[in-house]
Amino acid sequence: MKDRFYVTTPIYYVNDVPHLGTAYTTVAADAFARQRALRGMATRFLTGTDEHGLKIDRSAKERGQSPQAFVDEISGAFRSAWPKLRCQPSDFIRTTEPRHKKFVQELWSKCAANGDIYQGEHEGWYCVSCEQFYPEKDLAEGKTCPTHKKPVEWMKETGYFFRLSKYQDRLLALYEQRPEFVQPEGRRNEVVTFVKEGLKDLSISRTTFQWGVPVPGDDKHVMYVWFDALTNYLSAVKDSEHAAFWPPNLQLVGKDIVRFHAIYWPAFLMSAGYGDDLLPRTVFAHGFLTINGQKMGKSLRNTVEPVRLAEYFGADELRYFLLREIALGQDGDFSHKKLISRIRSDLAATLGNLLNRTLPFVVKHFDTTVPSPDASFDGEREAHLRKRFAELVDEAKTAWDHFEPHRALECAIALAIEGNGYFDARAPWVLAKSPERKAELGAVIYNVLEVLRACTVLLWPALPDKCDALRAQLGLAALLPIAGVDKWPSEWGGMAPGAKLNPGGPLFRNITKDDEAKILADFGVTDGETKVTDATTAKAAEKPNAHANPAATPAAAAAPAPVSADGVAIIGIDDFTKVELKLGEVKSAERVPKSDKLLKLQIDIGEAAGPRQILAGIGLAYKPEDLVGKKLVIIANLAPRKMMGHESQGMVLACGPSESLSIVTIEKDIPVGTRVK
RNA sequence: GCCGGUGUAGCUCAGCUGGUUAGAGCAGGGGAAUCAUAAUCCCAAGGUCGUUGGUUCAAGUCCGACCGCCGGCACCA
Repeated sequence: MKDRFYVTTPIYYVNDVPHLGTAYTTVAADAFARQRALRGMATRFLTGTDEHGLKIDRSAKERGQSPQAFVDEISGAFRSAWPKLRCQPSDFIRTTEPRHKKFVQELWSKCAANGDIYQGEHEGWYCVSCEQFYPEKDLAEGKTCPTHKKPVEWMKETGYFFRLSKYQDRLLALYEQRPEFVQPEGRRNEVVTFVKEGLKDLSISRTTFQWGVPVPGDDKHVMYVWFDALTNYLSAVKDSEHAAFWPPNLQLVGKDIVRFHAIYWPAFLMSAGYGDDLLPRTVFAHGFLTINGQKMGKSLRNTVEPVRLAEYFGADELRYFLLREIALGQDGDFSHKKLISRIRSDLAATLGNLLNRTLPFVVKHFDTTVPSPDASFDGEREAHLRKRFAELVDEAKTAWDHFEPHRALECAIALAIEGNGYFDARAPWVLAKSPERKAELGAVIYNVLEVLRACTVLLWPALPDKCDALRAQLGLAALLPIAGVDKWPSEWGGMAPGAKLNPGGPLFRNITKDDEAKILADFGVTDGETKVTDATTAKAAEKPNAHANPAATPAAAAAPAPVSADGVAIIGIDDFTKVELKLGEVKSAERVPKSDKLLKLQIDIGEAAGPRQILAGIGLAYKPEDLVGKKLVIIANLAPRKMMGHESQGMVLACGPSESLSIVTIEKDIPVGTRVK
């Protein structure tokens, strides 16, 4: 197992084209695959597309296409995008492929055979037009569908449920025994907390649409997205000649979908009979990207369309930036300025220049061949260089092992900086003036070439083409990982004296200040800020991973247990009179800190004890100062309740969507404290 | 409100199990060099290590409280 490495990205939901967020995940996965391959591991890198669900079905219809034609097109856009970023997945799986569907059904049957799938009733608010259930909080004004504005109905539907609750203890044991299972640590803690709070069974089928994998033996139902989608990691290898790659060593996911990968996914596998040693090794959650400091809304995404960036700046340059600038697992910011700065200082000035200043000596004094090393010229400088070489090569390796590409790449550039320092200290241009010192010159140049050689390996996971181009100039073959052969530089002295070099042009474009201004203008960036006309709409958090089906947000996917909820029951007058509604007047109002909606109101309802403190979630529609003096209707006999640390002694009546709701008031002047009935 | 994280030079961040003058990169300042895409190298400067108590011979590093920011959960009756 140690010699194999299987890395996955989420499969991307085809309701959107590839953007920088998906590119980030894919590039990172590709870099890990390349790095492990260089170390001699047999590697497998899987990505693909998630193609089922109501939303796809509907999008296809809107475009007058069959769902299959629609997903073929978008999936193709993903498949063709990755090579443009020099990503080389070893497989690309689509959930609409027979190999996948067959496998999901098998997995389902195994879970069912183990008694973990049962039929139950799923009920909730249902929009006939959408053919979809909505959680209560997503409903628009007056219990209507958020898209159609038509009244929703309380519906019951028979569906299948997965006995997630059964796996709570086993999951907790897994997190306990294998702390590396969810990373970074912060995410792990969140997962553990979530599971400890109790797991509800999961609704895993739908009859409201057909575009999905049919439930075995009951094809009125299709599987709900997460059961279908998560299984891709398994179906891509299990029944193939690559079965030995199971389980995945690294599953890269965005932080928004950790829960599905760290809780539901292992539970499905456990249910299907997979032992702990056959569960994924590590689910690693990376952070989100902002664009020039702003959340990645759709309009912002367009300005950083990854293929365009790659074509403009170079795929390798973009990859390097994403991996070097941002700590995997932390949120990061993409900005054109920072990208340019990285290219300029790390790549062109440090690495490119080291090559560029070395080659003329090789050409002029050594007939464009590698000069001979000569230990007799070794001094303090050389000792230092060797020491740093060994340290940095080792640190870089460790960093990759710890899922820290940014540190690994920092080490690689640090080695190039050491090379430049050594170059200056030994001043080959001075040595070159004395013909009798030619052997010493050769020894110095050899050492520099050796540093460059090591750099091409250390940087290859991020910069495959550039490193191969650099190697070509050094007269070295392009790197070709071979299983069982560790090519990570461990030994000093890989350059062969006498070998021919092939000096070429500069590897990296030098971006001057003038160029920079022009580039920023091309991309519509001013003062480091992308122009956004609709910055407020961009506020809606966009997720870098398209995997999360909007219809499968945590609230929806963690469906209510199949027990009855409150429907719209008929009540008698006596039930109504239990509710004491009173007219009140707002005496003062203030926002509750850290809450968007909650206002703390002091409301006079004619009680001798003075005004009541009541909290109301109306802060989006009303400013506190506008409420003072207003009369409104409250429920006076509601049990007091604490919200966000403040006690509420009643409830304010209001209706409408939260941004524009209206409080319930009266139209004649009636004294406060009067009962409303 | 509960839980977790975090707050270190202008910016982005390192600082492991507490121990000499708190580090790096970038930006800015000075200098050297001139092999190289005006790229490189060196030097100096720059920090009350969020605030405040405490433990200790010794704390950025441990403990308490508070403040700020971020995240998860809950809540929005």
